[in-house]
Amino acid sequence: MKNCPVRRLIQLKQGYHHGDLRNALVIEGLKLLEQEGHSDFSLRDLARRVGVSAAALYAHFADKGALLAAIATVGFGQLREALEVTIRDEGDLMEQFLHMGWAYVRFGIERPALYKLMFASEDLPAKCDEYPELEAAAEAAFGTLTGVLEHLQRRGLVRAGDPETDGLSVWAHVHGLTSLIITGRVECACDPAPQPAEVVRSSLETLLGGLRSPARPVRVPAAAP
Amino acid sequence: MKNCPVRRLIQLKQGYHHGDLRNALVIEGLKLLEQEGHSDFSLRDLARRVGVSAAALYAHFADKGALLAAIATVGFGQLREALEVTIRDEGDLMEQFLHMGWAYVRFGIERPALYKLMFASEDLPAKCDEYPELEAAAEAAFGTLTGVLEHLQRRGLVRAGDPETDGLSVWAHVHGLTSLIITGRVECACDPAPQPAEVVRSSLETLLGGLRSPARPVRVPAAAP
DNA sequence: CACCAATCTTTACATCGTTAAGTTCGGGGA
DNA sequence: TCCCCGAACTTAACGATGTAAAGATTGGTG
Repeated sequence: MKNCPVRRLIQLKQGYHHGDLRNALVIEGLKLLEQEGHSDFSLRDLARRVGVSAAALYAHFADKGALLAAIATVGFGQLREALEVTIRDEGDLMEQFLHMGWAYVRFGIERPALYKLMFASEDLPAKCDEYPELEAAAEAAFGTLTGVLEHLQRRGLVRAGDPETDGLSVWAHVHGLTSLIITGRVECACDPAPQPAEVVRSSLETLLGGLRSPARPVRVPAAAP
Repeated sequence: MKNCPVRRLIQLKQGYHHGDLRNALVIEGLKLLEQEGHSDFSLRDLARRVGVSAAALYAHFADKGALLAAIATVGFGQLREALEVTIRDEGDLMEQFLHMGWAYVRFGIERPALYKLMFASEDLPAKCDEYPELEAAAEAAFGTLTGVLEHLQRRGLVRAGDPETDGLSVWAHVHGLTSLIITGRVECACDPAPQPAEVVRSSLETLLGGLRSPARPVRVPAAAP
């Protein structure tokens, strides 16, 4: 009778065992992150909200980093969903591409603390190896982006190139726009006016122009000392 | 005889007054940041290195955020220098553009903790207003990027468009590449092999292709609810 | 020469992440 | 059915952190 869904829904505090603490921590952590921001996110505060002692997390997560990694993992999942929603079977494919790009940026604008966390791994070698689920979720979101790109390639709407390489260009571009906007380097993000949509669309159309033109041979610049 | 450069060079501890604590904190802070990373950067450790009590900083900085903002400000200055170094009077202009882009990404690869700090402002409205020097330094670095772009425009090597708009595309692109690489989302950054140079060059050439093609009219997608 | 304001120190406080040891519970084996 | 073992949780404590308050020390100005 463990992990009973009924008990999980009712969520009545029955003294000791919570029943589904791990999920509760992640879900409440998402809320707390959006409210308090990345730097003011504390385990004790989170535990207080869930109604549990601060040390209880350590039965489910190795440390704070593991909790944040789990939160970032569902963040990437939600990002992937936000991108997939824009996929249609009808209509202008190029327009769909622009809409997906705008959906990506909007995800960051609407949930800046979560987005920053997702791209704020402190020491990359540790995170890459320690949290394979994070890596998988991130690659899945990336795959949605490249998937649409491959679709455009098959229809001949953009040049035929390596989907990984050109997909990286797309990802870097939308991620760069998002990051600049939510860190305040682009002023148009201060209010939710349609201005950022214009900026993003214009920038993505520029990138699309490059994806239309044929690829040129790549020469490596001399390695720096 | 205050702020005497000789005393500043000799740096002998004369009991109480340090002489040039503010600069010493920023300079040593840059080193500490690269060694320890962003999350392990502590004021007490920094004060220990400079040979001063932990509370001494508060005579020069309002809080930790102000210190980090000062560090990020010189970081943007050094980034601008790294970009300007690539400017030449002779040679292929497009090639120079690619070299500057690679210099940008290399800056982030070589000093990831500093670069992350520069683009990690926690709450944008506060930072934008509180630290005008930071804003100015960031815009100066951005201006170097757009300056080269304007040069390309005057020579007719790219389309004639709004330098601010197209400059943002360039900045977003190189920043996105840098960010993805140093957060471990692009695997090629694990070792300092010439691979990232190839990736970056290829991606920037794609963007250049878009900057060559004529701009299309911008239509704003319907605002989401 | 005396004083003032800036600079720096000591001390203290609340909070944080994390560990250690003890408590409570659920469920599988007898 | 009961018992008991391991997982899930608690309380208590530790060291470290950012920061405020109060006092000591200085260099330059009157």
